[in-house]
Amino acid sequence: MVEKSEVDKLNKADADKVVFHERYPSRRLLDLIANRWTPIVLFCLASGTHHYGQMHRRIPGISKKMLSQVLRKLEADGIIHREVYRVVPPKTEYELTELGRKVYEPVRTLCDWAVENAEVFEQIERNRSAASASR
Amino acid sequence: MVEKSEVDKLNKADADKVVFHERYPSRRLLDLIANRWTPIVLFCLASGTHHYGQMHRRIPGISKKMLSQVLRKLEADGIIHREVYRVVPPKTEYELTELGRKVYEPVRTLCDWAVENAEVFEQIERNRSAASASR
DNA sequence: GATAGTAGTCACCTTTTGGTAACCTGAAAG
DNA sequence: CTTTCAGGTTACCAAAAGGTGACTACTATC
Repeated sequence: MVEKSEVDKLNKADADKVVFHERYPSRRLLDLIANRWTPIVLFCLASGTHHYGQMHRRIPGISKKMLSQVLRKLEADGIIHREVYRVVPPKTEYELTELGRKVYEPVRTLCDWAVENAEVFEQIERNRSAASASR
Repeated sequence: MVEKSEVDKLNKADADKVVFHERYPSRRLLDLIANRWTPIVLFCLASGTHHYGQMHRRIPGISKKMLSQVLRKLEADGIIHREVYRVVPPKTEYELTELGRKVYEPVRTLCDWAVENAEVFEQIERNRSAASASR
């Protein structure tokens, strides 16, 4: 039996609030991490400090623009720290702050669940094909 | 001390794969649930079978179009079951399938984490204001 | 004959997100 | 004098996501 979650303990109206409303925690977390590159960047930095170019090479398919954009946003949120060394050629280091390591927790949990339950996605893919075939 | 996660146990190259690559579990999970309405719809149905109109009233701000769209997609994925009663006025019931209840797990986990760590978002908000003020 | 109720669809529009390619800095190496 | 390096920025574009309002069908009730 699965243990009762915090959210399930709430009454219906309160549960709706924390999940449905823009300003409540669940939506905020999703607004934060639910996009193409943020979880990947967090994951990358969770394994240690990186330079810009290192990340750009490690993350396949990311454009320089998106990498900058995501890094700047995370910096403004206080999730990563950016250290610029004024040398030539320039050097910049990025690392997770303490807050960043905190935010990384649910990302890692999500990844773990996905890896452990990979068969779920196989099933979904089969269902999807079956549905589109019978349309 | 936080226990070591499945993902962290992998070597760097394998870890990169499961997170960075389109076809690997973590990205698939995000592609599935990381959008404006899917987690909310799952959460709503997790509390029991609903009619279309019930959901439309319970979820503030959702348009009929988006509700239909999300429901149809989840149905095609085999995450929810749609039962139409050909009566007048029409009646349609939606409920999570077993696969759906499985997929709801990480959503609930995410919500739980967010509720338990609400102060993280307060901190982020403060950082963000401070950053935009000093620009 | 008008109105209400449920469960939608359709055409159209706006916003958000993401991608491409060119350009910049400044010193050093060929 | 041109190229190289790191670490970006900028202008421009395309696609996806999401929202709006009108409209449908069918029956029952006012």
